Amino acid sequence: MATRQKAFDIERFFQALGDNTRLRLLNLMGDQEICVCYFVEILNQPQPKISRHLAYLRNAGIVTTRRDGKWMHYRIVMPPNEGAARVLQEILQWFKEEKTMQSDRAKLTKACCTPEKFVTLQGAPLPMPVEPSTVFATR
Amino acid sequence: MATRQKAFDIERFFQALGDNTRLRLLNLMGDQEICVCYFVEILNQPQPKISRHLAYLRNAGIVTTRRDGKWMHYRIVMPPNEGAARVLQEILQWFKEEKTMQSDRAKLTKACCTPEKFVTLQGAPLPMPVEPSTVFATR
DNA sequence: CGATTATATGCGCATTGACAGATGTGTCCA
DNA sequence: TGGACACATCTGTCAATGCGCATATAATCG
Repeated sequence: MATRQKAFDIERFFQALGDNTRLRLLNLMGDQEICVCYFVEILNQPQPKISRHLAYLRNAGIVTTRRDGKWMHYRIVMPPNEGAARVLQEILQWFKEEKTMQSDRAKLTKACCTPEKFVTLQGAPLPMPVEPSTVFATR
Repeated sequence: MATRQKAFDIERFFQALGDNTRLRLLNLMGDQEICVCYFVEILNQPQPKISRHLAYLRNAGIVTTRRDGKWMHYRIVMPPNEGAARVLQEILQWFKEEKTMQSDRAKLTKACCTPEKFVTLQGAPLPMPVEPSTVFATR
C-alpha cells in the first residue's frame, strides 16, 4: 500500500539544531535513552523549558520517546534522509570535542554514578544505551 | 599580539542553515565564487531578498565577499571551528544527492554555458572555482 | 479515590526573522 | 557630472520562537 511518506523537511531539521539548549540535549542523549529529569538536573533549567525543546526536537523527527510509567525516555533517531543522518552523526562526533558539551556529558556520568547526591534524581531510571537496530527511524 | 578571537557561535551557525533560501544559496556556491545576479536569476526571487539572506550567511561567518567593480562575488568559507567545517562539508556533499539542489545547480550550469539566453546576466562575470588555499577563514 | 510525582501544555510578552516595496550606496561609463 | 547598473539597507507588517509562570495531564502510590 502507498506508504504516503512526507518528504523530509531539511529546513525544519536545521531549525531544530539552531538552539543551544536543543544542541545540548542532543549531545546528552548521544546513543543513550535518557529520561527528562536528567536533562533538567544537568542543564539546570526549568522543566517546562526542557520539555518544550524536547517537543521541538520530536516534531522535527530527530528524537523519539518511550513512556515507562511516570518517566518519559528520549533518544535520538536517525532521520530517514540518508544525508541528514550522516550530518547528524558528524555533529554528534563534533560535540565530543567541544568543551561545553564534554562538560555536560561529564555531569551526566557523575549523576549516573552517584544519583544519591542529586535530590531530583531519586528513583529515576538510569540512562540506557540504545539498541543499534532501533537507531533509524521507521516511519 | 592578543588576537581576540570571538568564540565560534555554533547556535548562529545552525540558525543560518535553518532557511531554504540560504541552503540553496550555499548549494549554488559549492566551491565556486558567484556573483549576486546569478542567485537572483537561478532562484528567481527578488534581489533584496537574496541580498538579505546573503548578508545573514556572511554575519554567521559561512560566506565571504569580494567586490569586483559593480559586482559582488560570494563564496563559502570554512568556519574556523574544525567540527563545524566538517559538518559543512558533509552538508554540501549531501546536497549533491538532493533533487532540488541538483536542479538548482543544473540551472546554474546552463546559465553559465548560454548566458546570452538570460537577459539579467548580460555582461555578468562567470562563476570561478575557488582557490583551495583560501577556503578556510583566516580571522 | 486522593495525593504525589513526572512531564506536557496554555498564556502573555518580548525578540527575532521573513517578506515586499521603497530607497540608499558604490561603481562604471558617456 | 549625471545616468545606469549592481547590490545593500531601511520600513512596516506579520508569523514563528523563546521565556517564565501557572496549570493540565498521566501514572503511581497509599
